[in-house]
Amino acid sequence: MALHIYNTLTRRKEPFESVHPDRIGVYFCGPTVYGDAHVGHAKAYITADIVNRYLRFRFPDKKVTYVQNITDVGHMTDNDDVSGEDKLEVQSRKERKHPMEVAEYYTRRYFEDMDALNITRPDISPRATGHIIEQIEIIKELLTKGYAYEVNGNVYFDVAQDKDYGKLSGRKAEEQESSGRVEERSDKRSPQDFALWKRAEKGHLLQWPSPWGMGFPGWHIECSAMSMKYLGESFDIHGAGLENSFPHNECEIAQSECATGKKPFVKYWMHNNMVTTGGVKMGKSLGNSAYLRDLYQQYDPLSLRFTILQSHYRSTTEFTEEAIAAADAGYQKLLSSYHRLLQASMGLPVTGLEESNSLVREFIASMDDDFNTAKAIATLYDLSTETNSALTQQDKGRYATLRSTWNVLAGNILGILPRAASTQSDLTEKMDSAMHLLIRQRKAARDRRDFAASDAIRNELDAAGIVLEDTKEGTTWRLK
RNA sequence: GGCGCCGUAGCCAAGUGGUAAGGCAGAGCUCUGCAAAAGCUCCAUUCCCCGGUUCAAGUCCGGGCGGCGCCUCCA
Repeated sequence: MALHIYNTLTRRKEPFESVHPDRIGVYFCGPTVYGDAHVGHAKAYITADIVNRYLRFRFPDKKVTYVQNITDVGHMTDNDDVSGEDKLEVQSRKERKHPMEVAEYYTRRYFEDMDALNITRPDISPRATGHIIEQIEIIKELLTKGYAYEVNGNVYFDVAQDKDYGKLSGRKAEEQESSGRVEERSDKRSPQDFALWKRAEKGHLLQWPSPWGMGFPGWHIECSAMSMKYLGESFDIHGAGLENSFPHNECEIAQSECATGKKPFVKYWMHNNMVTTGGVKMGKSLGNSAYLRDLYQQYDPLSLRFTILQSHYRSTTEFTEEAIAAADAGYQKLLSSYHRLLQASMGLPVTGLEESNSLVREFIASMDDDFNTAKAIATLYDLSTETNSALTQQDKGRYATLRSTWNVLAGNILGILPRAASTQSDLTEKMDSAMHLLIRQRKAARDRRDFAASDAIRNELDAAGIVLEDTKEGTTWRLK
């Protein structure tokens, strides 16, 4: 069995073979930093995180480089032509800050929000504004090769020159309806052409000198410039939200392949589906989207991560209170099993992953099948059952292996184990001995049948967030 | 209008043509001073509907019905 990835380009699952023998390049379209991250960002970047974590696990000998851009030059609120406003500039006016200040502010908050979800940071987080030169170079190349034309300080990609245009989305330019809006005073030769460089109107805060005058880059060109700069002209995986496949990713392919003459620009295209509520897409423009920061007030971020992983990345995720609560209940059950094991196995040596174990094999087979996290999580419940029964039978010989299974599958690959708990810190050990003092006090009370006293200890600890549980082998404690 | 996706139990959800994973909720039992946890058992003769292909279809094909996404910024 080999890792298979569903490739949007071919609309099939294909076995993964890296472009280069010793390295893998992964790029996901990053956020435009003019507002806080919402649930949709969570699904997209958890998907990216799973891809990266799993590739690193599956191909330990290959260097995986993960690049995710930060879009800090605004795109238009309207269409990409004369009308419309730069989103970052709109926000900067609202907040009375320079656009770069706005970008910086939301970039930091973005990383905080992603950190909470236990998303490993990209190896490189290139800023669009830091790569204006690279973008201009590609545009110059496209002009030289006749794939682009300049009109009044604007440069457009000439879609008619690229026979491959449409290969990702299956769209043919002639069949597109002109979106209902009137193309007012367009300089374009054809409505399908898209902007590579735009002339800046006076007062536009973000603008740079170029061979075509003062201006700023078009929407799509940044991703081509930054991905190829760090991953090469032909790399392995490019991901994005489904809604970006057209026009954004389609245009990326066109401009990249025409500029370099190398095909394919990207070998595997991955697109994650949306988060819905009541069956309808959650989106910024629809006003039904939830900011992660607000959600964190109510839910454990890792529990949200778990909720998202319980559906496949190419399926929609139904995000309602009921769905989150149900997922959370199951998640807490897994965690409790893991925590009990951690306590019982304190001090035992770390062992490797037992790769022959049928459960481990099943987990890997699920992940190999286009990152089927929902199916993989099902095997975690088997692991939980196995762990619980080892614990009840005091089968200590199994503890170390079980613990490393949890750490690798649930921890390293799925990233759903709390960080603090995955290492046996000094603090935990000290707390453990303090807890045993209280547990002994309570046992003494119970032995003399003073239940008022014993219940008081349990209740007060419970109020402090510590749960005591009486089992056959004695009383155990865990954090709520 | 064009491109594409989906419809599986009360809810979330996986499903490679071979006889419906998993979780939540619900019911019962064991253990227990009580509680919690854990364990065991039960919980879709059926996968929106109708045809077809096949020894065999939730899975393939055709036609309906219903929902959704993209074609404007959006993860």
